[in-house]
Amino acid sequence: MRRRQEERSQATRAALVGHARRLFAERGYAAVPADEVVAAAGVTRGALYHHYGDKQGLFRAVFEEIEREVTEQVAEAIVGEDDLWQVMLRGLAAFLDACERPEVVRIGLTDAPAVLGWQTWREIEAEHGLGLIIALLERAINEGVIAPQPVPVLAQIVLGALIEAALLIAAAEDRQAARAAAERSVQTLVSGLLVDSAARGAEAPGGRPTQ
Amino acid sequence: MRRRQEERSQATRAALVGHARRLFAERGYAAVPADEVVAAAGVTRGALYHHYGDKQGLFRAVFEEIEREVTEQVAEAIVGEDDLWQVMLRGLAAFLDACERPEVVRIGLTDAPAVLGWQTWREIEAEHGLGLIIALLERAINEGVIAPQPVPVLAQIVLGALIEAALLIAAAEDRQAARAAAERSVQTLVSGLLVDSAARGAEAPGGRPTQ
DNA sequence: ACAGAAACATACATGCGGTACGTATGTCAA
DNA sequence: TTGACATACGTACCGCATGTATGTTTCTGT
Repeated sequence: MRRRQEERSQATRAALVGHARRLFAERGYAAVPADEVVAAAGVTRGALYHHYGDKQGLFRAVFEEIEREVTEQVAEAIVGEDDLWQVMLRGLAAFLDACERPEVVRIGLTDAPAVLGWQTWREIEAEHGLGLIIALLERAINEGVIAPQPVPVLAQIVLGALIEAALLIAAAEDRQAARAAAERSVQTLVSGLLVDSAARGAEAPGGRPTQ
Repeated sequence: MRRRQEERSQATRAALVGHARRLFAERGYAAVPADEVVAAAGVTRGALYHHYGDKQGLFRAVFEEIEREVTEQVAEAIVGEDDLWQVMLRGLAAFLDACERPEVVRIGLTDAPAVLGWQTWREIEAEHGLGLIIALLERAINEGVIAPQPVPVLAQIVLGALIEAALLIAAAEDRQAARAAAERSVQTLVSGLLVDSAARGAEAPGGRPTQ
């Protein structure tokens, strides 16, 4: 029974990931020396390279943690809702809520694709946020709400729109206004996918922009 | 009249940007030492830091050159076309064509936001591709083709979708198939913005997906 | 022709990432 | 319990890359 050593490792990893997350979010991956992370975590470089192989490995762990959190936040927001359009509205809002945290924007949206490479980023994303969107779209097609089409492709493109919306909001001077406008724009865009957008608009009063 | 010196500088800058462009495209900004760029360009670090201040400055120059090329390519493809929906279709196709070149994908779409920071990236983008999209959408609103709404926000989100589509194509095994599917998805998404999508679909036979 | 500036080249300082190696502690089997 | 081994680090060092400071040469205006 190896219990104490396991806990020790976990504690070290948690400290490394936690402080790395904060520092990467504040100044970006490239601008934070590994020395600073390990110093903040109260360990040395040895611990980092033992657990994560290299600096990029640590970043990946941080990214995956953030991905899990965001996806869970979105999943919680849509659970129990039957109406697909409402699910989409709530999911969108929850995602933009999650992206209010600067760490999510800087680490998850800005740095991750460049640091890990787009391919790797996409693979990880497919198991979290992208996977959620794919599931949603497939369900929508099955219910006949949107027209049949290659789901993974559409999902990726929609994710791109979502990410850009979140980045736009994060960089805006007036976050409130930007959030309202961006959320509305995404709603407009996605509502165009519905086979009978007008009907949906009636079902969800105020939910779908009609102006 | 300073003519010879001007030409000399221009030649040096062209060599630096040219080789940097190739190397950055092949292995990414972070993985290419400045030494390698200046060696390929047949100069020394002195020339680089004289003209561009730092390595990031050189990258910025490369990025702006690529942006100009892509935007010009798209602009050429849509000039002379009156029908707005056709303009969008052609612009989309031209953009995806431009993104077939790996340098555009790696430098312009993957590295640039992380290297320059999203804010700076966005400012540069606003004077090129994003600016083009904004102009298009404003014209569309003026003509009553799409509903009035905050254009810069919508443009940015659409750009995000376009970029993700291009990245998806670039990373796909079967580029042909991915290109067809992605282009179609973006068409579907954007066509949802039109106030009377059905009418547009009739005007442009085969152009707008109706399945 | 000469003063100054621009366009580089060279040398150096600094800092960061990765690796090799040492060490202490935990783990399991006999 | 004890010896063999694995795990989890700490330490020291190397190579490399960036940026800067300082020369040196080539132009350019007067």
